[in-house]
Amino acid sequence: MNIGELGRLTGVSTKAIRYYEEIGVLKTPERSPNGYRTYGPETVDRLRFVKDAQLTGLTLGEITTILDQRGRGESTCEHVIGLLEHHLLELDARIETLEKTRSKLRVIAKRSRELDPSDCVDPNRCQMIAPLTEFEQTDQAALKNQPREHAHSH
Amino acid sequence: MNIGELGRLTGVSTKAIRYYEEIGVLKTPERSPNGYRTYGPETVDRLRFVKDAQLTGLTLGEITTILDQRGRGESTCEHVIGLLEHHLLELDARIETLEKTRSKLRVIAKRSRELDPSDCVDPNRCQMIAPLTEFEQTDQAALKNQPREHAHSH
DNA sequence: GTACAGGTTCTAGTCGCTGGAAGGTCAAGG
DNA sequence: CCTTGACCTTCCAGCGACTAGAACCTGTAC
Repeated sequence: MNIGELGRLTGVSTKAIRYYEEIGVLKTPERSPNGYRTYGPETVDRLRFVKDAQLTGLTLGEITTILDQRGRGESTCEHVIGLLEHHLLELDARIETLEKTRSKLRVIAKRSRELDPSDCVDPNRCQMIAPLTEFEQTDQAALKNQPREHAHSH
Repeated sequence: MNIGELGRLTGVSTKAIRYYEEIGVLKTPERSPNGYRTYGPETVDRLRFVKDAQLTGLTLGEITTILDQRGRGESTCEHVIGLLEHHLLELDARIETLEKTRSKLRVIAKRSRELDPSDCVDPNRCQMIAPLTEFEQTDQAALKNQPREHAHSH
């Protein structure tokens, strides 16, 4: 199977597949005489697993550690349970801060529709966007400690 | 005022300040004879505004467009209202998908504690991480269209 | 031949920074 | 005068998970 078919079967772009190879998520595949990558059907499983694991919040680095351990025939169960629980905690924290941000943003958006544009004069700020004094102090440390979310947007 | 003091007053690192200058969020400052950047007090306002705007979910690019328009004396109100409402919609969508992910992850984590490690044999996957057949089909398009979240962690 | 769909490699960009190297500047203290 | 230390300068690399594009090769159909 060539890279294109593998991509079609798994829903992963060929660019991404080559990238996974580069960072060690996928092993370097055989090449046919013309230099094309050729994959066996087990790679479909592996790639699908990578996708599943990503959807549960694991990073490609973590996924690689799991796959490497399994490849060496070691048990990964404790390791994986640890990762999952860690991600659950992170997810909880993240949702909470996002919800806080949302309620602040709602107040700001509402207030902004009531402001008079002619009051907006400072060239270094916009009156709509200002800290909410009616809200408790923004916990910046919490807001800033959010784990990264990457954009796979098209 | 030098860059260090500006950073202390605003809580923004000197690295970040230089980066903001590079990408046009801050204008190129005056330099004292020794080459140090020197800032007037209005820059404190501007930087604080940048922070506030970031906390409402605006990107540095969007913040720059606001500041540029204001600098040209134009009204930014409609523009900003549009940005804010757009971010509110995004935030809603994001929280929703994160909550879905969380419930799935919870089920997976729970299930993983009941599995027998000796059943885990495939070198290309880990039995704990698998699509949840008991859940509705994962909406990958929705999950993949999440905007980026960056980590400024400590 | 020539179009077209595959494949290959490489570089660069995304976002919002952080870290580090390698050095210049300035004031205080020995 | 020299050193220490805090500050400042520049530039380069890296994070994560890719995507976009250039420039080129391969294979099949017409």
